[in-house]
Amino acid sequence: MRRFQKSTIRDVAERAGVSITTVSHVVHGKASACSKETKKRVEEAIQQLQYTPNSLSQSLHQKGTGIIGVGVQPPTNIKQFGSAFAEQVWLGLSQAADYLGTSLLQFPSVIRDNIACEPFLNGQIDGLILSENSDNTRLDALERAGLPTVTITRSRNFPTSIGAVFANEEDVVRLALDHLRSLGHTRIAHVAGPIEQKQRPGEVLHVNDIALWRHDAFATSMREQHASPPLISGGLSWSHQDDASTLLRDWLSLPEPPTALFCANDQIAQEMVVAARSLGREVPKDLSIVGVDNTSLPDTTNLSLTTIEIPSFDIGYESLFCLQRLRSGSPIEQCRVMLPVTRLVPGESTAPPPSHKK
Amino acid sequence: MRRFQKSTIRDVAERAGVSITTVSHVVHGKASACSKETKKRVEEAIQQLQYTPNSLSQSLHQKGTGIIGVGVQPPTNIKQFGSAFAEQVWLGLSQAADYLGTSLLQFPSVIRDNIACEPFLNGQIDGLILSENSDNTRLDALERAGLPTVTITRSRNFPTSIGAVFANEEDVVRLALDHLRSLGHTRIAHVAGPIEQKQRPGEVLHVNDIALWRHDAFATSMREQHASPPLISGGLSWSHQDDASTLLRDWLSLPEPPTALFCANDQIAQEMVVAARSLGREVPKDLSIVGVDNTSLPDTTNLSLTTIEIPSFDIGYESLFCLQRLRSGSPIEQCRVMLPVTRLVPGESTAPPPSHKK
DNA sequence: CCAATTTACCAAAAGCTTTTGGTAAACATT
DNA sequence: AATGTTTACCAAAAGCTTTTGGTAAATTGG
Repeated sequence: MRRFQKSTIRDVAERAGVSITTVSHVVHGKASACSKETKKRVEEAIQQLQYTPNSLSQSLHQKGTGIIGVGVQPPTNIKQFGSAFAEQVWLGLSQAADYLGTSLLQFPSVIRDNIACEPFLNGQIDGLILSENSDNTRLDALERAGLPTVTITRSRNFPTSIGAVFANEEDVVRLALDHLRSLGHTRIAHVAGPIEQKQRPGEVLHVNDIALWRHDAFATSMREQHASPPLISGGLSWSHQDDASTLLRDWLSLPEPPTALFCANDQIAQEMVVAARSLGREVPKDLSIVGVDNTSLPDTTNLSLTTIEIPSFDIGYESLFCLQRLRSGSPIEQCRVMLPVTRLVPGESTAPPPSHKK
Repeated sequence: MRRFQKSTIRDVAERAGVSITTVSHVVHGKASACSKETKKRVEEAIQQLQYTPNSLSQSLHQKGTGIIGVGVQPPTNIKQFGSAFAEQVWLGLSQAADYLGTSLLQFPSVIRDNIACEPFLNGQIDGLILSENSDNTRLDALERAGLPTVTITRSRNFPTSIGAVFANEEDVVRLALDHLRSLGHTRIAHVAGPIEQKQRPGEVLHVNDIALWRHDAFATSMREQHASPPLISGGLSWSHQDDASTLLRDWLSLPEPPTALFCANDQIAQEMVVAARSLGREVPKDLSIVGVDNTSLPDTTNLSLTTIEIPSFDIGYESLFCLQRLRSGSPIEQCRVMLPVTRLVPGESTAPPPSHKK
């Protein structure tokens, strides 16, 4: 198949018998310096040659491509089932992009994972939206590179000129604990995400800001309630099967075992359900379990989870506006958006504690 | 905020005291003509200035950006609930892109809808994947523009040098009819999508190739079975509430009314469920209904639909490989992929016909 | 020691556009 | 008629890179 040779502005100029400048003027409607006569000739030539300006050249000249890079981890490793979080974020982003008339560029993971080290991006994009799993080293590099960046890291710490959109994790904890307490639970444990720098061989484990924030909020809340035992919490890796039942066995053999678990995400929650069953406990009769995310995970437990819904769509949607503000030079505080979390999705995994007499 | 001035290859050259050419050589590892001494100096300068080549310029020169444009209609108008089809396609695309190391560019609808008329795209993208709702005029224009294009129009007719990935609609019809017949149905009606050029004021209605194909396959199958009444079929708009009950009332008042409906998509199917109920019929007791798409639509009917699952993930996945072949000049037949449809998702909307005695 | 080759590097063109700073002619003003 | 102002257009620079076709010096071979 013969590769079609695009016609350039020069071809048009030649055909119309005018200069390149004039063609450019006609194309961009700078009619000021152009007779009707000439204009018509140029337009005809454009028509005949099917000329359209090369946008690469245009962007090169006028700085800015109208494209925003998106480094949100797409759900690539599971076939039919992606992360509902990423999907909702993407939906929000799409909608905002549609509204603002920007294009969205999604990188393959090869590039995404090196995004700071070697920004191919250079010039290609006007800004970047990056998801949670980008560590601060990377963000620092991006800041130095001068690329306006907004993270949706759902976290609190980031370099000074980087924007951020995240959920209020105190809301999350409050919703979960209020729900459990209103059912009558007092001994509530928290299964956290990776909050310690513990590392198994061959596995890199980041301390996760959100995990830490949730953990802290949980600890504070439990202290305020003078709950006894004050708090239990295990720094479980963000998801790792075999830990679950070991941890749970230890907890359940305590003199005053917890009657409810607040888990850092739905996946951990599901694992705990499995673990509880393997230890002969019934959920929710013997043990109530709350997750976070409202990820519609493939259901391995046959039990709908009580969970806290993170406003992932809104995070995606807001982040683009946030980036817009950042690019237009708004003060950085206006580029940090904390979204309230308001929705607890009731499920079948929570009930009053076993000892609770009505 | 001071806009950071990117350093250029010229800056590096100056700093290292060499020519631009040499810097370019070092950057691209053409070590042939370069002493270790110089190389080190250049590398230091690059390091100090945080230089990275401007990819716009690079692409301008070497033709090809490694970016594929995606004109799949994203689910923009419904907040939390997009079209599951588009989402799955997007997932498939993402995964293929990841595998191939290409980036994906998603346009806002302003651009997407004019994509052929005025291809901004010129140079910006190496190829295009376009979803169903692009008419042939547009495809013709793209073909003329020489942009390698693959449609996932799920259809049969397209310009000669355009690739396509689509589902086998005969499979779809066969699955649906086999299911209904095995339940005992013989009088089956088909509620088609827009197969006639009928148009209400203010509404543009395209004749839809898929709708037509399904319709034809249905007609053929019914004729083969010598079904009486031979076939009934209404050219309903691809989704329009008020038509549904009018149509159904007409059909049910026939001397031999249909006992099952095969609907062109899940949305139509849902409307038919509503219509049936409003006419005092129970689904599936009095009337069985089959949809197509396995769209997880917001459930307005409180009834899980029996439906045919279109392999939307695979359509997305395959389309990128298809485009790859198209770009590398493979014969066009190899850029036309028809995917088999194998999965009927059982639901609560089908049952044996009322007259059927066991 | 001279010629031939290799090495190390560079200037300039090519790639396509937009913008700046013009010129030459036509027209208006006094 | 001389000066000023538009009008209609253009050449060249700028934007950043890669590649081509060199040159000058260093090295090798006879």
